[in-house]
Amino acid sequence: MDTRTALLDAAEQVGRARGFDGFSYADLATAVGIRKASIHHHFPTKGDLALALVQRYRTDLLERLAHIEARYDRAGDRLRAYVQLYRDALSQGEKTCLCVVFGVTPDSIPAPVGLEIRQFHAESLEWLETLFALGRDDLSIESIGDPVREAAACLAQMEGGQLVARAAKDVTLFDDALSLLLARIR
Amino acid sequence: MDTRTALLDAAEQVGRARGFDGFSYADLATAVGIRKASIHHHFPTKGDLALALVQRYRTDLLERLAHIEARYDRAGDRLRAYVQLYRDALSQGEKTCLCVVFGVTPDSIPAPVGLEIRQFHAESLEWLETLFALGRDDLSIESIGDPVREAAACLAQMEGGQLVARAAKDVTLFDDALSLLLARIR
DNA sequence: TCCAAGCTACCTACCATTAGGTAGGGCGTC
DNA sequence: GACGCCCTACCTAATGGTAGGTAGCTTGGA
Repeated sequence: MDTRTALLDAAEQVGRARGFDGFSYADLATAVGIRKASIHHHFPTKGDLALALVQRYRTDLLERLAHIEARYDRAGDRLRAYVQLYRDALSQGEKTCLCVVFGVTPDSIPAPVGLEIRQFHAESLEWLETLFALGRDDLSIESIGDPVREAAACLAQMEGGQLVARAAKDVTLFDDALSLLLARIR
Repeated sequence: MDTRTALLDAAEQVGRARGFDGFSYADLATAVGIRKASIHHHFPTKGDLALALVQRYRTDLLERLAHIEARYDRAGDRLRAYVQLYRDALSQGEKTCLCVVFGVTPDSIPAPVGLEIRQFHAESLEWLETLFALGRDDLSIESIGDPVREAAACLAQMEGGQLVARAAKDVTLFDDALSLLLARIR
């Protein structure tokens, strides 16, 4: 098994649970089974690791979004799948989206990582815009306003829903926050 | 000037900007102008400090909510004031609500602090529920669904809007996320 | 075909710095 | 004289990171 990948996996788990300042190379070392110093061979600094982490996360999301588009034609179905993506990421309230937990404290993370997170948000917004534009045409989502604002509201609701659910470690709070949006699907 | 209050003020500033793991007693010492060890006289542990911080934050919010209720009779006006509260808290994208930044990483904060944050969310939801219930009666907000779900969606939108805006250090992202909600006010 | 050079992946040992926290003393004010 | 408030001096553990070395490939050339 690829050590580099194992390190990224471990970092993603603990990073999404405790934030950038919440895990150390020592944590990853014990998780993966190599010595602390050896991690520097794969990722010279913690910033390098975080950057690789967010980049992988972003690429992975784009793939999932493409997969949703390929599988569902109607905007309503795509929205439902998108919400489910965020719900699954919560894993029973034990983690949040990596870009949520890293995004709250942009002053605590290296600048390139922050850039990558903004990119993540921009891409998400773009994808949601086209989704709502489609929904207005195929009538699969009720009473759609301006797609740009609709996308911004949707993303905020998604990340905010994760936040409240994570604080309480209770997924049903996420469901509550998203139920009205999902109810608009025809 | 009260040193204890000065410490709480300093901790709130840096805590809201960098999270619980993002500031140290050394930071507060230089900010307030006393020695690091002296802080322990006021707050024996960092957990004690964080608890006092969130408690003060929560009490302060309750006062502000009461103030809004006293000042505005219509639900729409109250909602506008509530959104403005969160917008102001962003301070040009340099900080977020304390309970947002502490709430994302419940595993990194002492348990009593987490409890306090859940309380904060519960009170916010309760207040919003009565707001939306009122809005359904006085018709000052358009097309209101179930007040409980409406409140959950609103809180998520608020905190998520802060999050996205904070990550990009750009308040207009908050405005985008909230514009559709505000547009429903009659 | 052999062998040296170089690379990958890991190790031990160590570094300076910082973390939160403690012990005990000084000093001014009720 | 007790107490509130702050100090110096110190502690242990942990932080991210470095130095230097080693075992085991792989590669290139005579």
